[in-house]
Formats: sequence, structure tokens, C-alpha cells
Amino acid sequence: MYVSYLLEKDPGMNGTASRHPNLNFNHQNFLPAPPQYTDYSAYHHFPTLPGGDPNHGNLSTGGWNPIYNPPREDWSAYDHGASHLSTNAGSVSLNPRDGTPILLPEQSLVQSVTASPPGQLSPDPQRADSYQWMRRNPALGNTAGKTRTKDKYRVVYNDHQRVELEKEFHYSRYITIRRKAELALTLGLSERQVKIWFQNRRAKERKMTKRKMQQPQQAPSPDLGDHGNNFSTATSSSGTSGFLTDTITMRIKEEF
DNA sequence: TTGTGTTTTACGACCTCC
DNA sequence: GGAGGTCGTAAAACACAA
Repeated sequence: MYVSYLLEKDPGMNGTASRHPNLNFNHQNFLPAPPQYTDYSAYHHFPTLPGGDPNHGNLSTGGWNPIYNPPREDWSAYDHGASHLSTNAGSVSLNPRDGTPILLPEQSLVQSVTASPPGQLSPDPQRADSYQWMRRNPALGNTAGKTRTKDKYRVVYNDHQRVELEKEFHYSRYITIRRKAELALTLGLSERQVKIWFQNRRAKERKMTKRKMQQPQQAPSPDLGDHGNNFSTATSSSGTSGFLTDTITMRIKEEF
């Protein structure tokens, strides 16, 4: 309980600006548009891959930082879906000069990928089916800001928003103030929504971990041997994600 | 089509920390 | 007091079997 507090027992840990003087950023300091994560190197530690984002492996091209568990193989499909289905301006990178949408390499790449039948994206139709949640409601786009007390109870985030949030969560289960602001900006969400998304995501992970713990030793999930392609497995597995998070946490400690 | 179970957003209550 | 954490829950969105 109160994991963040435990983490923050160690000064300089991932946390809020108020608690960590080193994190006393000015939110205005980062550019509100591409290139994404230009100042995100603070807690990323891998050399820039050619053409890739040094911080998230290659976020914008769909690559993956080796520190993470391997990406879900069907993410590219989500990105594709998001790239052409999303009506949310916040989900599209814009040219900082003229504001025109930037077609990321992934968007052309995944278009060719998804030219194949969906079943070919994953050899496991069951697993592929497990990620249908990522594909729904393209038309909704982002209508963030609706609340129970307003005209709509809740919105459904689009594929791009979900993928980026999942990627961030995969990197660290606790988002920094800076990253929260950046992510909110780039995804067209409010910081509150990003915060709540992370809270809910952690709750989901705990729930899944608990569920696994309650299940007696059963036959090992085939996903576990799937090079981590199943993101849910990777993040919900206390062992895997715990290790991952610990590793990341230590790296963040080093940085701050 | 419909009923049912699950997942996803969003919130409130309550907590700790600064 | 404000920020952000967990926990529990409501309700929309969704999946799927009958």
C-alpha cells in the first residue's frame, strides 16, 4: 500500500515536484508538440537507436526499448487503427511549424502490415481476440472532459491514446509530473485523466496479480513463453513487472 | 436479439506526505 | 491544504453465449 510513498522514501525517486526538488520543472519548459519526449532523457538510459526515440525505444516508429518487455506484437495494428481511425487531433503528431499532421513512419509501415487479414498479425487467434478492447470505437475519438455530472458519463479513449498510455505504464507504473503533462498534451487528455488512467491501470494490474495468486499452480500460460508479446501477461505478472519496475525504479533513482 | 459477465473511465472517501 | 496514492464502486462500453 502506498507504494509511491515507499518509493519516495528514497530521495530523488520518481515522484512529484513538490516532494522532489530535482523535479521542480516548469511545465512550460517542454515544447507542446513534436518532437515528442525531447526532454524525456531524464529517466531513460539507452542510446538512441537509429531513427528511434532514445527514451521509449522508438515510440513513434513502433520500435521498442530493450529495457521493456517486448512489445505486443499486435500493437502495430492498434497504432494503425489509431492512425487512420482517430479523429482526435491530440492523437496525431503535428508539425510544430505549420501544425500539419505528420505521418509517422509507423503509420505507413503498419498500413502495409494490416493489409493482411487480422488473423495473420498473430498466430494465436485467441490472444488476438483478447485485444479487441484496443480496437473499438474509432469514431469516438477523444471527447475528454466529460464526467458523470456532464452530458456523458465516460468516454472511450482511442487506440493511440491507449497504446501510448500502455507504453508509458510499461515503462513505469508511476508517472512523473513532467511526463504526465507531456502525455496529456500529446494525447489530448487532461492531466487528471492521465493520472486516473494510471491509477486504474495499477488497480487492474493488482487485480490481475491477485487473480493469478489465487489460482493454484496451473499449467503455465503459453503467453509466458511468448517472448513477452502478451502485454497483459508482462505487466500483470508480478514477477516480470516487478522486476521491470524495480529495474526502472533503480534507474530513475540514479537519474534523480 | 437479449441477457450476462467483463473491462474501461471516472469519481468519492480516506490516507500519507510535504 | 494540496497533491497523489489505494480502495471501492457506478455506469458505459464491450464480448459472447444462448
